[in-house]
Amino acid sequence: MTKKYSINDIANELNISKTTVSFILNGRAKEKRIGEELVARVLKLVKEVNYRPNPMAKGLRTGKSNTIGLMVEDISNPFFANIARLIEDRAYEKGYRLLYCSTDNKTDKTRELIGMFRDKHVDGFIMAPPKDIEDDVQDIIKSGLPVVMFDRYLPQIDTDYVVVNNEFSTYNATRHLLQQGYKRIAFISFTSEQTQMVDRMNGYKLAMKEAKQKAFVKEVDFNRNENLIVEPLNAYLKKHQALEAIVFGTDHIGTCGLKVLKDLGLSIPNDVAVISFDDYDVFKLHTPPVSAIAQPIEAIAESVISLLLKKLEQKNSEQPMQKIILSTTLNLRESSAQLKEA
Amino acid sequence: MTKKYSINDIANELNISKTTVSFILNGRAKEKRIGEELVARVLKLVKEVNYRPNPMAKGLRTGKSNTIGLMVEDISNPFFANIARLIEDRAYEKGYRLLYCSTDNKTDKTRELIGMFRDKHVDGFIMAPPKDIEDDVQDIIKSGLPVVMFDRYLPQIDTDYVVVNNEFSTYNATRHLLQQGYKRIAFISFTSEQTQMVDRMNGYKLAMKEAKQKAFVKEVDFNRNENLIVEPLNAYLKKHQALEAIVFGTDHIGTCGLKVLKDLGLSIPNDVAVISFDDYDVFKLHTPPVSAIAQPIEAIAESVISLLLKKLEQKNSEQPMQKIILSTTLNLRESSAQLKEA
DNA sequence: AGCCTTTATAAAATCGGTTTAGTATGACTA
DNA sequence: TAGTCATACTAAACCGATTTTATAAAGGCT
Repeated sequence: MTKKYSINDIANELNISKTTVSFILNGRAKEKRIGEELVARVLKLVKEVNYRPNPMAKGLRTGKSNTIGLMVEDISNPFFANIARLIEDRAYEKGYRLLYCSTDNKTDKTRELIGMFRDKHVDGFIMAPPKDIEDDVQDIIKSGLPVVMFDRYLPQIDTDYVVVNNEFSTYNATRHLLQQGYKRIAFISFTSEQTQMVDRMNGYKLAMKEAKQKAFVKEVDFNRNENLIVEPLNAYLKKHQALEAIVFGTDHIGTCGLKVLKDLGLSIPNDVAVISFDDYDVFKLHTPPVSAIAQPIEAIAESVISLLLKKLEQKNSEQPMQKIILSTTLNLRESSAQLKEA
Repeated sequence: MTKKYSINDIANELNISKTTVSFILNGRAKEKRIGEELVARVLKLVKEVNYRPNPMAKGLRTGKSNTIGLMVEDISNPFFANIARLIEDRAYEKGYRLLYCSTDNKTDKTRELIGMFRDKHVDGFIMAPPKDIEDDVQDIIKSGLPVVMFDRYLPQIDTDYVVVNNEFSTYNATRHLLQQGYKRIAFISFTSEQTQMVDRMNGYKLAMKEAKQKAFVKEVDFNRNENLIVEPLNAYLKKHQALEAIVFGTDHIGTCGLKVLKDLGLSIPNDVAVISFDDYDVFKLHTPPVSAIAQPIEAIAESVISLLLKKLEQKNSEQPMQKIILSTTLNLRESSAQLKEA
């Protein structure tokens, strides 16, 4: 472990100017008409001593950090964790590092985090934005930094985003339940004004309206403490014993819901049928297996990072914003099987 | 959104030197005997224009980045995602950002990532190290950067780490199964030479040896493609139909195992009892609920970040390395209920 | 009065790069 | 033969902070 080489060390060792070294290392040798022989000598030494430019010095001069800020709602949520992982892989390939953080969907926290990321001079943002953050995002965009949103978007902001067809997804799931013979169907979700949540609720309502059925909507406030989710759910389900089916708005509330159903001794789908948004192991392995609306996680991550990289790589050329809407898959399992006539 | 202020702007606006501003902002006003009135004026302007020092310039000069490198095996794994989240919260509180990455347990990839982190001048490392990375870690430590490991450690390296009592945990779980009347108990895990995995296997073997029972060990190579885990498991279980119980070495192999058992139509615990390492929703919600060895995730994260922050904050004073071993909890559920005599 | 301190602040060097503006040399042109 | 141009580099400025070194002014002492 010899001490670190700087560009000056390289230049001195070869008795040339650091300017030349810099040009060579930045692929501007041709443009600057630097002799091939010299280029070779520099490259050789650089490799030999494993010289790596100091990113801070570079960043200070160029204003670029080769870092992407990834703001998710909660990195411990499997949906976000999986997306983060896929984005990470692609970003690393392209030489970008990820600075990440969990916003908890809190506007103030997000605002502060945006400030920190800007301080750190991230080159671009990927975010699942909380509400009321429009102005801050607008500022970022105005200052020339690309922003790609996912999972949800801000209708008042014109930017790139990648979401799924939430409304159709719950519409479709609800219709499926209706076709299976269920009538008293509830939609249970977290309280939220965000696009993805509003859309999911609307899809449900649309299907119920079409079928001329009364809508049963229950919204629960999100909380890190699971008990504060389970309890109101429990109370609600006890009070509405006549419910025949439930559509859950997210994997998390779905998981909590399953716990409650288990506690209440309700059998699925005989007592109550279930479909949840998001699909993962808990639902597949559940007895009976739970029908779920699967988001195309790989495609979402791929689209998000592609959009951002495109913006980063051709910063000058005015590229139009893109809004990408991907389709979900309704994975039907036993939990939404045909209603047995009483 | 006015343009960014630099320390020079502040200095010029007040007609003072930027040196003075720097001293004031770094709390060295007293030491440098700077007048209280001037301090107040500087602070006022700083607050007014919301001046924030450029971390790159600061980092370039000081060599510190206020960034912690977090290297986990796979951020999409719930165990690591949860720990990452808890660490993140505490690090942010203290003004540190997190640069993170997934190593996939690959030595080469990890080596490269360490290089990237060092380039970025992270102030410290938190890692779940893969095998054969001893030399690289030793280099980090020699260069004066603190390293805290968790989940596993490298016996040849003297550093801080936080792990759980793996050996006792599986020993205890296996003994429980033995006490419940099971005899032909298998230990199924991922192929690994890492301490945590070796210890888990040893705990199982110890219990079986004590009970004078033959050990059944099956190791599967890890793969991101789940099918490549499920298939060999399936084959193994078909071949060893006489098994009465299984201890799974990790949540992931446990989850895959449950899928296989389901596919094979084996009922739990009648056909085969199950206990898995790690505890999370899949196991709690499973029918029947699956017994699991729960790791104290909060305590692990808390210990890890505390150790690191302590090292970061008192870098000069030689602090001894600390090895922290936390206890797991064996959550007994139906899946390991008393063996019914045939 | 002259010299030494102390006080309060500022100038300049530095970190390690990138970028702008030159410069020395030889070939070619008028 | 002097001027222009291309070639192959380099010196110096710059990014925005921290840190070392310097200095003007005031006070104390003999």
